[in-house]
Amino acid sequence: MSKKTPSGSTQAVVLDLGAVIATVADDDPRVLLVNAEDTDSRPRLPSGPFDPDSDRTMEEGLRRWIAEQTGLTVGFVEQLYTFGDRFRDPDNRAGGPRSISVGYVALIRQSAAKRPAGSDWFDWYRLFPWEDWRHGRPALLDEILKPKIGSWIDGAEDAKAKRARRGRSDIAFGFSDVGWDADRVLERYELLYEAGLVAETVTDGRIKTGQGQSDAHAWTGLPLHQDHRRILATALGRLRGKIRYRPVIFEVMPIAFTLLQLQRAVEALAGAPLHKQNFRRLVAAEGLVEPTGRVSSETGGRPAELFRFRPDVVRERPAPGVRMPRGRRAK
Amino acid sequence: MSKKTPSGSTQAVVLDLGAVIATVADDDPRVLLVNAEDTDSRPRLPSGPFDPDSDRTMEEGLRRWIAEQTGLTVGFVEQLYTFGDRFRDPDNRAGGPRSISVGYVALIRQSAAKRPAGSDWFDWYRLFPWEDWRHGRPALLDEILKPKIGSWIDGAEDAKAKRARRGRSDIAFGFSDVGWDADRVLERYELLYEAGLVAETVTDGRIKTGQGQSDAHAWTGLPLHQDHRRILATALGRLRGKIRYRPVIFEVMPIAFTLLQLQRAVEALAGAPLHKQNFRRLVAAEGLVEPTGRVSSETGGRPAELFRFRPDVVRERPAPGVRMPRGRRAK
DNA sequence: TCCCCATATGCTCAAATTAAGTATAAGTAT
DNA sequence: ATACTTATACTTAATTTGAGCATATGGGGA
Repeated sequence: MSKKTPSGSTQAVVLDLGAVIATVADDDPRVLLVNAEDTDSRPRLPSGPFDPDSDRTMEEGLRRWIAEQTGLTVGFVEQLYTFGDRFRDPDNRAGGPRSISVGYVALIRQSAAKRPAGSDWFDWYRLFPWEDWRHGRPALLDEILKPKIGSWIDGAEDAKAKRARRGRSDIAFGFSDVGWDADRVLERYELLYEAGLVAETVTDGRIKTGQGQSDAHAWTGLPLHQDHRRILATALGRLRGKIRYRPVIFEVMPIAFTLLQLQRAVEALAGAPLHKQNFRRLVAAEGLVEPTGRVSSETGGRPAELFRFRPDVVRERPAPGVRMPRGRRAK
Repeated sequence: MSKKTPSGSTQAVVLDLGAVIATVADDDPRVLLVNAEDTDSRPRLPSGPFDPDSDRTMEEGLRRWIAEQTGLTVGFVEQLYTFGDRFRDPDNRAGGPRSISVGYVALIRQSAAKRPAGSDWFDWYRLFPWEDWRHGRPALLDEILKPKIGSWIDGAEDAKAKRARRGRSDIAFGFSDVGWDADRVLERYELLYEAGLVAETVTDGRIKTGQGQSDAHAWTGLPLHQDHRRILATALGRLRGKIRYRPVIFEVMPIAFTLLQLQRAVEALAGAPLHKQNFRRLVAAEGLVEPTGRVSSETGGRPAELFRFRPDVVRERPAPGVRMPRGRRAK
């Protein structure tokens, strides 16, 4: 075995820090994207350099360039994943330095989420329409994706490969007896990518040429630059998992909020409807919130009490978060 | 906002792939460490270069060098975290290229886990003695760590800082009403590090000079090279979380095993004892295993039936894994 | 003013899950 | 044979969950 960490000759890698900056606004999940420069290009995730000379840690560097580039001050920040596949940048097919991106998720309150010049807050589900089950199972799934995935399965080399593909899609999309697992966002995106069902596939050369997929993003969502949609899928899956056992949802809430607002925010990220009375019982029982004493009459009906996050909860419960039924109502 | 991904001038970064290669042997969790070269140095995690020219993906590169360096073929591999703090390499204090390490966890079955030359399989809990609750709450916690953490709390600047420290240690170690949360391995290690209670702290210059801490690893575990113990803490926390909802435990099991062996393996990673009858009911109910028909008489008592993993479970349940009480018996 | 509507909030109840026993079976060692 | 070890089946009470019903409290219009 090698004795020293291979400190190697300088490698041909370029490292940057990518950010999925997310919030919830008007009961919908939003993500900050840098607008396409022209009609041929696509929106992209904001990203910035990592400067080893001035940034003590990568997270510090990330916060620095987010502030510089967008003027935003983000709260919660968590490292997501480091993306380094060769073809993540389709232009960089042969030679050239490998582009490595350390991806982060950052959360910000709607009130602090101004719109930086050149960027926009996009509805997350415009990028992943099949992930939004808040109003029931998306029609898109059965009407379009399921048959297309079916063809992909049938297109496999042999019976074994076919079985493997079927297994994968059953798991990812819950087509057989498994229910829908909201957390498997990445698996679903990856399957669609491999099956040539997302617009990116064309660019990336997996599909030769126009198969009449120009309407692709009508059903597979808005295509993004490079592998940025994959990064977003990773982020959404991670967030969905995380709200269940850490109180991260409050990072996107205003300081005072009604329980229904809180529920809508959770539903927005989770992509699933929740039972109102039980939700209320749950956050009360977990001790996640405390009343402020004030009420909000903006709803039309009976005024709702305003609550605030109760930070002490993390000192009382091992894994405080918004418990949710996992893929139960799914079918 | 910048229009192009800052493809920047070549940065002074060196990237390598680090691996936490783990297994369970003799009912204890093990991790592969490269032996110290001399008495002054410390064991280290194996790591290898990332070669953008030959490795299509980082995971591929990882598997390649693991095979080359150790002769091992690992099964399950998952990216953990990318470590890039300035002082992760204490020798690299000023200038010089920043050392960035993309950390992975890899699991391997005991049967495949030969001992590579120059390396050894270490008991994970030699490195984190306070994490092993299989035989009850570790005495070390109350006898040594709690008072020392207490002094650290008292040593805070002002009342506010003191409260913050107390809050953190309550959460991490479950000192107040919160129970022990087995998953918070990293938080605990980080607190001990900041409190100057692990041997690494001395080297890293946070503590001026010998405070009679030469016996440190009697109570804080075997110190490792650079920030490798932090990487291990990250890995252990991640694995503990993961076994609960993905069947990763079977990656370290032999093909056929008894239910008690399986339970011991889970306990080894989880660091907590489990109720035998319930464990058995649970794996049966989840459909995680199926009988092989054979029995094992190696236990001394009644021969146990041999089971094998039932891969179909992932097609049937949304999140198949070994459910466990979370910090319930903790106190 | 009073009724209707909308939302908020409190409460009930059955089903499912969980934690923790007790009892029994089937081997090995002495 | 007897003691001892481990395996496995079954019971029970407590807790958690999913879902619905009932009541409260505001605004707006007849």
